[in-house]
Amino acid sequence: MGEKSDIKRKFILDKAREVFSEKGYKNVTMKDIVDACDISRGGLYLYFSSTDELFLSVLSTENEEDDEETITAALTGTATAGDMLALFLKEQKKEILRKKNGLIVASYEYFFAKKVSVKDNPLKSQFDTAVRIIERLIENGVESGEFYCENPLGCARNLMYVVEGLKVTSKAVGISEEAIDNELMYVLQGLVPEELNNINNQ
Amino acid sequence: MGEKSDIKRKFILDKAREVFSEKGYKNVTMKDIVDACDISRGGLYLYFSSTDELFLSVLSTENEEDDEETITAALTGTATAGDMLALFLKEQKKEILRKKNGLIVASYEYFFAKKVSVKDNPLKSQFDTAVRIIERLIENGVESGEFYCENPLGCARNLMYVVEGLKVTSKAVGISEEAIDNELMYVLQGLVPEELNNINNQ
Amino acid sequence: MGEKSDIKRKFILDKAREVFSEKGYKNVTMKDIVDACDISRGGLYLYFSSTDELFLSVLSTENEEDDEETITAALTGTATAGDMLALFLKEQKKEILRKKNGLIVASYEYFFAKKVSVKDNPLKSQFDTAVRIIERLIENGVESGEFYCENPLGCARNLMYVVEGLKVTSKAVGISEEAIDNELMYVLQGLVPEELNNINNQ
Amino acid sequence: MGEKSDIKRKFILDKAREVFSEKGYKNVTMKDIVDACDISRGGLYLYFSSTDELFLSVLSTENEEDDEETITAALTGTATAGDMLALFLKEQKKEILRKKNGLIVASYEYFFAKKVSVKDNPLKSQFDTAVRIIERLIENGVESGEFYCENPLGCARNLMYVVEGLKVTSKAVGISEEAIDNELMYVLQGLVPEELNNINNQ
DNA sequence: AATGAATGAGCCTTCATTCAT
DNA sequence: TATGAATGAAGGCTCATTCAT
Repeated sequence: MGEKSDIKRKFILDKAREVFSEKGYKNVTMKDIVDACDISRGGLYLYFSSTDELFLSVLSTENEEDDEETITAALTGTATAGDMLALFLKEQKKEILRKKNGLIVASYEYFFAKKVSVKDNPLKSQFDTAVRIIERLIENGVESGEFYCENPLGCARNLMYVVEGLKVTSKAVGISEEAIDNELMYVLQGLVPEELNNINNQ
Repeated sequence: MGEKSDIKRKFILDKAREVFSEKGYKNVTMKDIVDACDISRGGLYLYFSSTDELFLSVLSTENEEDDEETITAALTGTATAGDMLALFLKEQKKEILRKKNGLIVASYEYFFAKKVSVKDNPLKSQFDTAVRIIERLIENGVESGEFYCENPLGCARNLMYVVEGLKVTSKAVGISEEAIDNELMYVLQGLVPEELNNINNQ
Repeated sequence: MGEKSDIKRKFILDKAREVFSEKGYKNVTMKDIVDACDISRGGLYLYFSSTDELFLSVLSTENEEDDEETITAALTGTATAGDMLALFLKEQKKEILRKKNGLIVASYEYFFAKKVSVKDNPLKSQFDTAVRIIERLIENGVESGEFYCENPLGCARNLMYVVEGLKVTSKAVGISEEAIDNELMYVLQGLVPEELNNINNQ
Repeated sequence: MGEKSDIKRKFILDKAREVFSEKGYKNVTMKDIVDACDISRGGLYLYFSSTDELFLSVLSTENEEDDEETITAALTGTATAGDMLALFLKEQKKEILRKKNGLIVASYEYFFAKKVSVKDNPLKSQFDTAVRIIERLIENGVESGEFYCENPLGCARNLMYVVEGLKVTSKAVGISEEAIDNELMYVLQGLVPEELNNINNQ
């Protein structure tokens, strides 16, 4: 497979991500992908031999682009820790509210079913990465006097579990934008009691 | 359906709950249920007209027994708010660690896929019920001086989102008992900074 | 599966035998069987889970009925060895000429492809049984003065290899009735030079 | 097609023969051929327009080389009829025992399924050719006093049916070298009772 | 009430053949 | 000539649900 195939491969991955975003993991069939890509049944198998392989490929291309990029970019700026945390939470909120689920639902469905070794589990590494970033953010904020926090790691973890809880809850039962704001603000207030962060404006 | 049918209905629900607990939702076939119950395929349909209905029925009988029972029992006792909250968290921890997934995985699998109106979503009502209980608990604790909390509802919600986050994370990527303890303690400490609750002993 | 299922099982086996007879082994699909039986795809799988299993089942029911029965019946009669051998060859001729192949073609196709241990190979055991019967027949004929043969076993084997050769050749390239007669007579003449057996009348 | 194409055509036929020899007919896919030839899928179709044509071409080139070559060479030599017949049988034995099936299995698989007109059937012409050669051989032998045979054509046919029977039996159920020797010797003894031909040494 | 055989829609997968380059 | 990506028909298999008994 040469250059041309690479383009098509990417094309399929893109379409597949859309499909997985819309329908989760278990409900996606090869036919769904095939229809979305408008290619033949057999054609798809030239690139991916199962939904499994396809999904994992989607997941791994996903990582390279999204979170890290945005966030790390922000971290290297000159913004204050508070601004950055607010930015991070705004991103999370955006993902939580996104109509097309992103891959949250599909990922959970997938990793509920397959038992993947912890170190190969992208959900896990994404989570851990996020925790580390937030931890550093909080530490910076504490140093600069913006935040008050005795246990930055614990606090970062707590924040991420809340975000995770919000994500899955919102996907499974729906959640209003207001409720998300309330929740995220609650968490922020724990860090900076005297200041009400505004994360309303999407 | 007479009395006898009711017994059988309950029997099926019990067996089905076991199956869903073990295998999630999508991986369960009617054969699994039928085998577990040792009844005929057709027989099952006399009591439940579809997989969906069966699963939803399992979910709603769930409520009646587990949480409410335990917790409400505790609430009517003479225990302190702190004790009760600790008890609640202990129960949650037990469920998080439970080898058989409980219905968490199956529930999320189900509600990820089906778009159920919010008010009919048992996950939602379970969540809300739990929030209300905890809110009351915290209010009680604040009144009695055990807790310090300016926003009991927010705090209760926060706690529940953390618990939800822990639940799904643990099912999807695995989580150590220690990590759960750390997290739950962190939350408790937010309420009662001077007192370290012991929720270690299962 | 009770009594009723047994009937259906037999019914399927019968239809399947017809199909295998007509189309050989490799060209038979589950759909062919399903169509021949006028049952549903899934229905067939209740009884047989692959063409393989189905074919072997057909083969084993086959044995119980056909050759042995006819031949052994003849052997217990009062006919002379010559008559009996002629009868046997007439049967073989009938099978060679049969429009619907019987299972010869399917069997060879099957056992060409699958390497079955010699002792489990029904082709082998059928062949050996036939050799034994003919050997005895020849011995009887020699005793009674009808035949002349120094090596009955070798002669029996020779006869069977010729028959086998005729069978497959006829199925693969077609063969005229006359050619079969010529060939079988040639073999007989080796045993009874002075007498021309008549195996023409089908 | 120029000279170069002819070379490539032969090359493909050679490789294809190997593949068909190893795997029979039905189990061979275009990919197998294409891989063996290390050419492109499309490239193959420049030379052969279908699997069928390819296979039939393999079969017909077969003839040109193998048997005829060896045998005709022998026939033009100064060897005795007995030597030549022994040589022929030795060749047959070699083919029967060959690990790679030769094209026997593939041929039968093919002609069992496709109904080819008798005169276009290469199996048929191969068979007939062999019969004619052997017939002449026997006649020569009879003339020279080596053989005794009243019906050379019948005898030749008989021999070929035995050989055919041995071939298919050996491919379908396996057969020992000893058994082949026994059988072939039995046939020879019919021609030359007083002389034991040695066809043991491969 | 209860059974379990039967249905058929739907998913997965392979492969001979074509065709744009 | 040569390539190999693409097609789509065809076969395999499973499972929720129905229905005659």
